[in-house]
Amino acid sequence: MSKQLTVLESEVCCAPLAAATVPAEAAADLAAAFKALGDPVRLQLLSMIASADGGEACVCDLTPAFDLTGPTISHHLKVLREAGLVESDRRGTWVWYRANRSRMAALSAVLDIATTA
Amino acid sequence: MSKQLTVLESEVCCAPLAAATVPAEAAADLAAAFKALGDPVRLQLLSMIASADGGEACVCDLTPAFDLTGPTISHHLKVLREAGLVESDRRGTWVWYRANRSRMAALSAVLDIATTA
DNA sequence: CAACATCATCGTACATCGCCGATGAACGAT
DNA sequence: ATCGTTCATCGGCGATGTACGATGATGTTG
Repeated sequence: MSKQLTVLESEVCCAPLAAATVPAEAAADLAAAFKALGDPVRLQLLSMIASADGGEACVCDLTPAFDLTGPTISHHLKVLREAGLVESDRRGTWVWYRANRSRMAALSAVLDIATTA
Repeated sequence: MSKQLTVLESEVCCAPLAAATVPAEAAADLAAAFKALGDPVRLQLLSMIASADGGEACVCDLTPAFDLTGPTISHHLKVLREAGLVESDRRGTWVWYRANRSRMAALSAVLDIATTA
């Protein structure tokens, strides 16, 4: 059932269109990163980390900036870490976070490509 | 209960840090857009739309590119529309979609700023 | 006008996400 | 060596998101 059209297959309404500008595999990876950015808290966290002095920020500075508990901030940082957007680095008592610039640039490039094309 | 610290408030571990690189209001708006991109299907949809000939694509080309039903594709397009990433335009029988370049550029800029800073 | 096609919306299961409290591991200080 | 602090992980509940089928609004065609 639901047989294919026999005729009127060509020029139904428009051009065929490549249908694979961004491959499915790449899309899954990129979407995971964008999804991590799809939360105001995480966006601000990444912004604070990336713009911090030396490109590093410790959790003791990040946590009090929000009305959220420690575990929740830790959870958001974990999401950013698993998305490859930040990297953790334990240095003594505190844990320091730094942004993954190349990954952020890759995401930016995706939007630029679509914009330019 | 849970009283504030009296001393050891200054220079606990590091610099104060601006804490407001991206304002909360702007973060909410941007996060909504990034959230819309946080799905492989939507990412490919936007990519197909933005790279289509003339910057426009009709649903009749978008739907068959996925193993999803029509209503589901329509739902994803609605998410992209509400995020301000695309605009719909009914032209006769078919509905055409085109990408919102300025909005995409704005998102790209956010990642660039964080990268440059 | 009537029949058809296209696309969006509505209502509904299933999965995932966001948040917290409690617990556990790592480290410095006494 | 023991204690206090810092931060991550675990377990749970409520809210949100994804997917489908069915239905409705809009526009074309016989």
